[in-house]
Amino acid sequence: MKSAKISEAVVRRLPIYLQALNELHSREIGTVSSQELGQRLDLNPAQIRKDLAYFGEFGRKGIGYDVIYLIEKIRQILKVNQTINVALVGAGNLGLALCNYNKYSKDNMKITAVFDDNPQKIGTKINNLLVQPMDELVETVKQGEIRIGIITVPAVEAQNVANRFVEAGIEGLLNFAPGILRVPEEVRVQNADFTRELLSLAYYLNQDEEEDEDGSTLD
Amino acid sequence: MKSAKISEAVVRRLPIYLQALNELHSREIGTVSSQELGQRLDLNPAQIRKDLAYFGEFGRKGIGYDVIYLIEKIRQILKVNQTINVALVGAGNLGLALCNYNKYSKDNMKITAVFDDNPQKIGTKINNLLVQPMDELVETVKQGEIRIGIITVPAVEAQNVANRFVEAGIEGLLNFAPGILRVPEEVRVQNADFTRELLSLAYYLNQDEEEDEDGSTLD
DNA sequence: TAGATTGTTAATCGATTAACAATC
DNA sequence: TAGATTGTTAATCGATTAACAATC
Repeated sequence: MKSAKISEAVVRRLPIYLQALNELHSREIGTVSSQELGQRLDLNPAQIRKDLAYFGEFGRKGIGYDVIYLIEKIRQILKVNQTINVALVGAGNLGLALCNYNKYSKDNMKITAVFDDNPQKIGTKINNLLVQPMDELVETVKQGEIRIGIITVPAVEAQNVANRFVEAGIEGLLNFAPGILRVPEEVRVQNADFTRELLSLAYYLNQDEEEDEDGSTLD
Repeated sequence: MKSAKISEAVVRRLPIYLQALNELHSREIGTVSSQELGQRLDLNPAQIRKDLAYFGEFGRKGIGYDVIYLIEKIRQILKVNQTINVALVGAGNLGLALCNYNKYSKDNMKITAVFDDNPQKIGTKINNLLVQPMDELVETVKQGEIRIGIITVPAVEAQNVANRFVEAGIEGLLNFAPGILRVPEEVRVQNADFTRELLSLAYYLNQDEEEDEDGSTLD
């Protein structure tokens, strides 16, 4: 079992379910139906049930899903029930923000190493983590069982950093720099380039008052 | 024309095309075919042609697309050929990072106002921008013709900030806080919650060496 | 028992890709 | 003219949604 390939769309929804469930849990709600969850997330209940069913039977007919149990199951599926070590390259403002966030995170992904190529930054501390020079990346990643790399350097340096990570045997990369990263296909790259988000957001802005001969534009 | 509803998938790809074209332009490449572009972006050439064809006929048969012309056209489609004013709430590290990025951005989205509720931060300057108190948000957004809001506050405050923006008549929101934002449907919300990205990245990690009775796991 | 809700199959819908006439 | 490549239609593929038997 678990053999069928799970689509990316499904995987992208799992963290959303997890967030919603965590919130329900914090409000001491013990059980939730796919309908309630769907309402809250603007998703079709059938879709939620189907997504979950790819991984097992987690609900009870006539009742719904036990919140705590489902949280645990999704955490297993996403592999965040175990500790996952993460390295960050680029100790700028963005890097700092991520490190800080990390401190409060309730899941088990931990930034355990930070790198930068700026001599001014090397040796300084961010949340008890020493900023290390790039030279030490490969060694540290291997030794520290670091499986995910976060790239928060300027666009021109991103590919170089990615190459180092690949050399170190990284399994996944979260890339905040604009542009395409070229990596071997066994390395998963997730893009978090907010300029893209901002540009597509602009598309949905109301059309500016251009000379619009007749008023009947949209449906 | 331009009446057919464009799918979100298409809109999400336009910024990617734009990035690639900008890079081609910086390398002084004047013409590109859908095939070349597709290779570079790991996309099907037919898809690229079809995406562009929703908006007009931008290419030349037998030749390809003029890079400069296509950049201009996509910028028009995304409405980033005009200046778009943006407000940011949350002058933390993440907010700082975005303001800094803004400085170097080549497209016409400009952060023109920054807000925070921390008295320590109010009145300080970020890149020549005064950090304003939240009280002034509605007024400033209206007066300053600000159309997009960026939210970089902790999760618990995000909805409140969103409400203020809606009150001020914002058209789009880029939300970096985890969780779902409730807004009227005419306001577009784009999520940039990196915790989601990180969680889905974890899904694609190699399965840990769990007791795996028989070796034959994946196909 | 009656009502609720799951897991799952079948139907629908939409997005991607292939194919090709038009044409540079 | 021959080769390349667009714009677009038709075919394919995959994802979402509806429907319902099973069952709590």
